[in-house]
Amino acid sequence: MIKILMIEDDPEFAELLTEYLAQFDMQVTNFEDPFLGLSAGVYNYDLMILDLTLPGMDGLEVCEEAARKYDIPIIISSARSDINDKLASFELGADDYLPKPYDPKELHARILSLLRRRSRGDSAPQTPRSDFEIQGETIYFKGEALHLTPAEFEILSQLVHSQGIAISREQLINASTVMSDSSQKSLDVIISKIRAKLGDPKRIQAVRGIGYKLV
Amino acid sequence: MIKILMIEDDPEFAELLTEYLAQFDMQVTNFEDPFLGLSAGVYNYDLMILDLTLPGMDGLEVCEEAARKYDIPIIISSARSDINDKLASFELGADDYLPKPYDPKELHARILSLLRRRSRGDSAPQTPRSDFEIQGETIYFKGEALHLTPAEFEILSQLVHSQGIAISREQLINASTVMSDSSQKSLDVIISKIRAKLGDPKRIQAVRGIGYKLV
DNA sequence: AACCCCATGATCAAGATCCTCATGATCGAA
DNA sequence: TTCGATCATGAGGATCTTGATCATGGGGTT
Repeated sequence: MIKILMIEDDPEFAELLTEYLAQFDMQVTNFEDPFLGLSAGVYNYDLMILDLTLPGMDGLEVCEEAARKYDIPIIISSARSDINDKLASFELGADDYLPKPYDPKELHARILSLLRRRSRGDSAPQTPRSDFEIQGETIYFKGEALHLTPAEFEILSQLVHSQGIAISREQLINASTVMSDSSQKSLDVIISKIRAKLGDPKRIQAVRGIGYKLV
Repeated sequence: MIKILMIEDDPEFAELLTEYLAQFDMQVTNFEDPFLGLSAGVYNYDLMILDLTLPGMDGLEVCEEAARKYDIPIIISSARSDINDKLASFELGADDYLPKPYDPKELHARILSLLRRRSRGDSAPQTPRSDFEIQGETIYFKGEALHLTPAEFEILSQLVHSQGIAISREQLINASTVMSDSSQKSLDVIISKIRAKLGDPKRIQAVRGIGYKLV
């Protein structure tokens, strides 16, 4: 669940976005009053969506304060598309600027992009218990270290990180620094070797026409 | 000095941006051909500006590969303002999307915003662009001088100068004044020695059938 | 449903490439 | 000359690539 702090004085527009984003497991809390918004515990939110045209306080001041005190990612959502507003916003710490009107889909995409960039490598997203563990250069399976070649390590790493979902052959090979990009055949062999070392061939499943999946 | 890798097939537009950004201490290197751009050592750049309408290759593919393999911040700069292009770009790893035409000032502001965000929240310890430095006859690695033999120096020099790009065994040997042109075998040993002195064998990667690459 | 056919995946073996150690050859300096 | 540093060469082992061969799964036809 991603928690979003929105400061937007148009209730209808706020409601529209709230409902749209809700379907992506994003919970939006809107404040029409910027003062209330800033005193609502910014720490508790993952991201801020900020309108610039606000009653009582300039949105840019809100932006500056939120950026400085809380270092929260900020997306400006404004009817003003003037270049100076944009420049000032970025100057004061905004991460993105979306001139109204815009497609909610684009807002969603930009939110994901921003959070992805920010949380790269953050505490591992709640991994349900796995019998795989990666520590530095070695992978442990059921508590025992596996003796893997470089190529095997790179492939299995990716599978472990995306456990349960299929990864394309292309991606598996491209992300490898050891294997040559051209040969699709080698991957079959590497997979075969890993399966043998795991002792349980069924843990790595082929997904026909796509790639492989670790279960 | 911020180094920017640009892939843009309109030379005039590229030139315009290059000159504009130069005044902010940003050095832009443009490639009209996406293949050349991707093989030009993406490691060496801080950020990528990518046009979507390219000859020979879809810009989205470039985006995907660059994001996945190099994790470099990417700003899409495209004449296409279709929402689907935007969504696909963000999906594939882009960090921002700027529809042409736009004010270079806005591009500059967005670049700063992106780099600022990346240099803080991103867990990736902001790695200096290169931890190698060549001064006269000695090479420094992570600030410390390496004690290299003449042959080792010549080989490592070439690799440092083309960091991120593979260099053929042939070229490595031919450019050496110390090693005899006949023996391909010595190179293996020299490389082995350098790796040992670096302390991190993975910095010099063998590119099968080609040569070696420093990362 | 039963059947065939073809694309895809699995496995094996051979060849090529690469890594490292050990040893011999070469060159310059003390 | 003698010694030390460096480069060359070879061997052995590990790893990646490739082709051959067999197994599997899905689609289309009857």
